[in-house]
Amino acid sequence: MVSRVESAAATRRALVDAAADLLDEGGPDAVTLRAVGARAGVSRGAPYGHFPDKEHLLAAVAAKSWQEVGDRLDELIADRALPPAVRLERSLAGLMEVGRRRPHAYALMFAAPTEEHPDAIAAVSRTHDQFLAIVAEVVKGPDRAGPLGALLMTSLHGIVAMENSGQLTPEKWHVTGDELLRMLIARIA
Amino acid sequence: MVSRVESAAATRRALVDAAADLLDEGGPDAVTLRAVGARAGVSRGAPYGHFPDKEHLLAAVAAKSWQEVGDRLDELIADRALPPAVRLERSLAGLMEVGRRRPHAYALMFAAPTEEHPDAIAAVSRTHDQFLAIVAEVVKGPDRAGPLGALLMTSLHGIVAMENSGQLTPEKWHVTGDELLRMLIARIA
DNA sequence: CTCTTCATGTGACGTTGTCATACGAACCAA
DNA sequence: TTGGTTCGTATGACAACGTCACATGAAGAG
Repeated sequence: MVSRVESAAATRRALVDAAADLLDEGGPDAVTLRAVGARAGVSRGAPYGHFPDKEHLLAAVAAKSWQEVGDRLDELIADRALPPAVRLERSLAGLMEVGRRRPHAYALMFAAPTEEHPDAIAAVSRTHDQFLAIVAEVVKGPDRAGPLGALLMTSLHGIVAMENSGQLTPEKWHVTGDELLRMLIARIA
Repeated sequence: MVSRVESAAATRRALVDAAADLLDEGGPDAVTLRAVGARAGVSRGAPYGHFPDKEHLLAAVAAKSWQEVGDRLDELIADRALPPAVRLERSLAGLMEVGRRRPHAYALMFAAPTEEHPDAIAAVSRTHDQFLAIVAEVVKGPDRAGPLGALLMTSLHGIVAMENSGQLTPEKWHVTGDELLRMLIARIA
């Protein structure tokens, strides 16, 4: 019924899911290898059969999170009835929504892939390429898509990051993150 | 010569400096209470005479880093011969320079002040007020300074953050962080 | 000079990441 | 079926860490 490799793959998936859930629920400090193993139904040492160390497990969580974003972007791209400007707006809003719903996972996604984490790097690169394609449809010049896309992506990330860190308060700046996103699109795109 | 309170204040300063140095040199993992105490010339338990826990020590490091940025902004503001636009440009470039020269400290400055860290919150608030004052001199409408300043600050932070995380590569986006900063000023301010 | 205060030093405890080792079930060859 | 191999998993152990309880010793007050 379940072969050995299937069981191992399922365990690996369960470990990544458990780590992601613990991260969402309790923040980075809650992601303990012992807790991850317990939630995945295995022991504390089991992760070492799938990941060299904790950092690689977290990289797998980041890769999974990026893949989910990429899948949503794929849906946006596949919907040919959508005007390019709407696609761009929804792609930005979608990423912002992830930053608000899963702030810890979002921070992990934008953290530095310090060592060699091919899966995470590939997932990030794919999503960036998708976003660049969406931007390229709005601004007709392909050579302008790169810089404009970078400005949009970095600015959006700054808005979400400062919002999540509590440094973007409406009392101080007289503006909300949503309004900043609208300003960004109006002035940049 | 050295009273007891002076010695205690010096020790506290030495602890914060040691933590900042260790953070700059070896990243967050290098900031151990034992290592901080050793570099400050005291034992591993000494920090608990000045800070309730490690988080408060790191908050003091963040506060000190923000104060240094604020002092540089004060110099910019005091130089009345500087055109407002140049002041704004230099304030943004100065913060970007900190993000590049001290990436770990920069990340700590923009991390969430999770609990009550009055010193850190005050230092952040002061710097934001200074930046808002600089922006207000460029855009004459005081009610526009808030949103515009927020857009500039968040976007700059996004550029620096993605640059430091290695996700803003010129190969992918066909643009550098410096060019993005110039685009930002040209299109926003 | 005595007593108090308080920063500091030290031992100890629980937790964590990680490694070495042992176990056991799934696979393969006969 | 039978025997041996592979490999994911479980467990014991260790060093390092944050933190606490307690001891120490010198500075300041009377």
